[in-house]
Amino acid sequence: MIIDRSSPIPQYFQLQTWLIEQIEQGVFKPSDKIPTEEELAQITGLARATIRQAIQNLVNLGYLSRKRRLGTFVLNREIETDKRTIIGILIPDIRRGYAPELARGAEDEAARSKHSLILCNTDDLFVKADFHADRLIDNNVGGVIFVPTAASDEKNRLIVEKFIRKNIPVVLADRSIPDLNVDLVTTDNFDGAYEITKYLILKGHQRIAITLSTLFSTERQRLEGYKKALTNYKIPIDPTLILTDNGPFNEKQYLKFAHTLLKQKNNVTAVFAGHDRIALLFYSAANQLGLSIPEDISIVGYDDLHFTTVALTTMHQPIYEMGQESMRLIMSRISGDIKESKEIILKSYLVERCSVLP
Amino acid sequence: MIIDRSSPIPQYFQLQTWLIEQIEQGVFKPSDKIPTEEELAQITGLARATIRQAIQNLVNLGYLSRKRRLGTFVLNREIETDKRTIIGILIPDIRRGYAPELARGAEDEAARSKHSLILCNTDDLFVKADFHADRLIDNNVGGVIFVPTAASDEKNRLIVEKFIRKNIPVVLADRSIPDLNVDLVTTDNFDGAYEITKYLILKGHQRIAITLSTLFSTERQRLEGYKKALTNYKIPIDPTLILTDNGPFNEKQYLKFAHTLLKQKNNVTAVFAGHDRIALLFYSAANQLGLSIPEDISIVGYDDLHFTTVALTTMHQPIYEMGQESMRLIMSRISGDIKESKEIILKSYLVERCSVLP
DNA sequence: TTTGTTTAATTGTCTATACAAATATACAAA
DNA sequence: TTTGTATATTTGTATAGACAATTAAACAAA
Repeated sequence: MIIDRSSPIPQYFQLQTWLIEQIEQGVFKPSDKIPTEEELAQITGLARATIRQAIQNLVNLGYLSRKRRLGTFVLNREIETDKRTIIGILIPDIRRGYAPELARGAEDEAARSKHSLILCNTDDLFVKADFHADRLIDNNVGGVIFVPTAASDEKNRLIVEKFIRKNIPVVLADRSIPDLNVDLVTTDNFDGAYEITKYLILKGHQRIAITLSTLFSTERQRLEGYKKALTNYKIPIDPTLILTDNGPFNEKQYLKFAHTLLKQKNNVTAVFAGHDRIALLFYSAANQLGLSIPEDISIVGYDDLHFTTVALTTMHQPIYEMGQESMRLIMSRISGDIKESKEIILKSYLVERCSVLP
Repeated sequence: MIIDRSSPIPQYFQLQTWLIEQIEQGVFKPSDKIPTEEELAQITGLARATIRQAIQNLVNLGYLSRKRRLGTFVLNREIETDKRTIIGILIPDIRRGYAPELARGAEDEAARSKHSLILCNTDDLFVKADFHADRLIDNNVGGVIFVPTAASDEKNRLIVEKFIRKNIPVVLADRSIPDLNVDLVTTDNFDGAYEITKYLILKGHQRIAITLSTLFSTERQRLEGYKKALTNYKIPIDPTLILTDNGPFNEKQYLKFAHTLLKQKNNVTAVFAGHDRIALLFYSAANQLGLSIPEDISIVGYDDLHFTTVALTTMHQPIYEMGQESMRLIMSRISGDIKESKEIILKSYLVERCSVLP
């Protein structure tokens, strides 16, 4: 029985629902002709006008198309997926650190296939990321590249889930979020940190300080790499040489660390700065204290932001490529080419300049 | 007579057209109640079912809304303009110079009113700008912020006209294009250059070199400001102290200029670098030649990109604000608040650091 | 004062019927 | 072969009338 006449649901609506069901279950396939109004009137026992009302609604909704003399036909329902050519990118701040490089890599790759990139600055704050997430969803983006914020893992997970609920694929860039089955593009921070620490050790340094934030997965991995290298080379890990902050990057905090380290020295001959922007602060601090790098102290960074005024030895991260790979991944996910979640780990390499003395 | 019964145009359609006319001419205003179906049947002489057909179509088209017992009401027809919330920004390279700051200002301002920003890198090339322009038009952007490329004025004009033809408002940021009646947000480069040159003169410098590109309107204006200051202070303009390039920014070229200037000195005591990135190259060059700034030579820049490693005296350009103002301007143009084209000239100010000695 | 009931106005749903318009198809005429 | 004509089929437009559902507003009861 197609129509329940005792139901309070309008009969034209019941018919409409039934027709949609038939279409979605493939009983009526795209370009099939459905029964004529007269036939449907016979089948359902409704008046032709009622049949027409149901059918007209489905025409308005894009399910059907009618042709005089010929009948009513099922349309291809693939109008939904047409304009999803916009990708969102959620980065901390387009002015700072590696964000410009990452954005450029992503944008170049997007442009190659005529996709567009919407820029969102989170300032590493959950609230801003959340705000932008809603905006991107409103804009009907096809996918999102997300650099997790400095908020808790739970909160970052919330952001990701917001997209996933709307069927918008997400790729995490640089930083990971535990227990989340989602694509990730990053570099091998453990390995990179191991290598650069090893480099300092082989240059003869024994008292190597490190300063970074424990807030981000990337920097935590670097700390582990540092420890592993020391252990492997049988150098005791001295907790007083590990200066960690547990907040987002804060110039004042690290400048203080730098001053502390450079003043009381404590036999430290080299510093592993958690990333280049920290390293740069060591140059400022050294400058203020009348010390010079590398003569008075050696320093290495991480990232390889191209500073033209200082010759920092650092671990080059392929940030541009990270942007590219993230975009490629998001696009193959949009096109449905891949199903399982994927991790792309890019290789970093050491760039030897003039901030380390034996 | 509302309905012409002899016309081949369906009567429900005639009624529909008439109703739309009444609404658009303001006879029925938003939230007004239109006559009831029964009344319309009386007025037009049509059957109620025919009236209903016309009205139902207008409901589907978003002109009307119906409430049982209450009647049928005119809706606000502002649904068309709601989706044009995406703005494009065409900048040279998000990784370089003031681009990140400009993009951030624009993005923050866009986010305030829930607009989104699509990022496009032109690398100062016409072809890339043109490619992105087509893409932005495809994406149905509501407006565009455009930093003209290093191509000819004609070519930049072509880009702008491409948007204008599609009724997409354009705001030029930073650089202007002659003979084009379009919004512009920039800073007073002539005035800024005059001020910073005056500053050098008042510090006692007489032999002041300048090096910049003549390709961009901004830098040309700076050159004029420089000349004007010299003239006003009765210092002869020495063409050998004016090193200009007529191409886009090219590190090698300017590094060569820097070397030339620093080596043969020629009594030059101060250099006005066309912008901060050029100034930075002077630091590199000085470093390589074993000279120090400001002891051996004074230098000033233009832009105030915040370099943490050098203490450059420079002219601060309100780039962030330029991004903000550009976005505000584009939004008021989208909403149709303003008609005539508008120029917003922001003020720069001198930031005195330690790169100039008396 | 609050809550429930009635009433009247208006849109919502539905039936039955008729003729108009478009057009694929077959067939006839030039 | 081409062109015109008739025919059948199906959707498109239109009418008249009936009853259902919703709800603002007035009124009644607790």
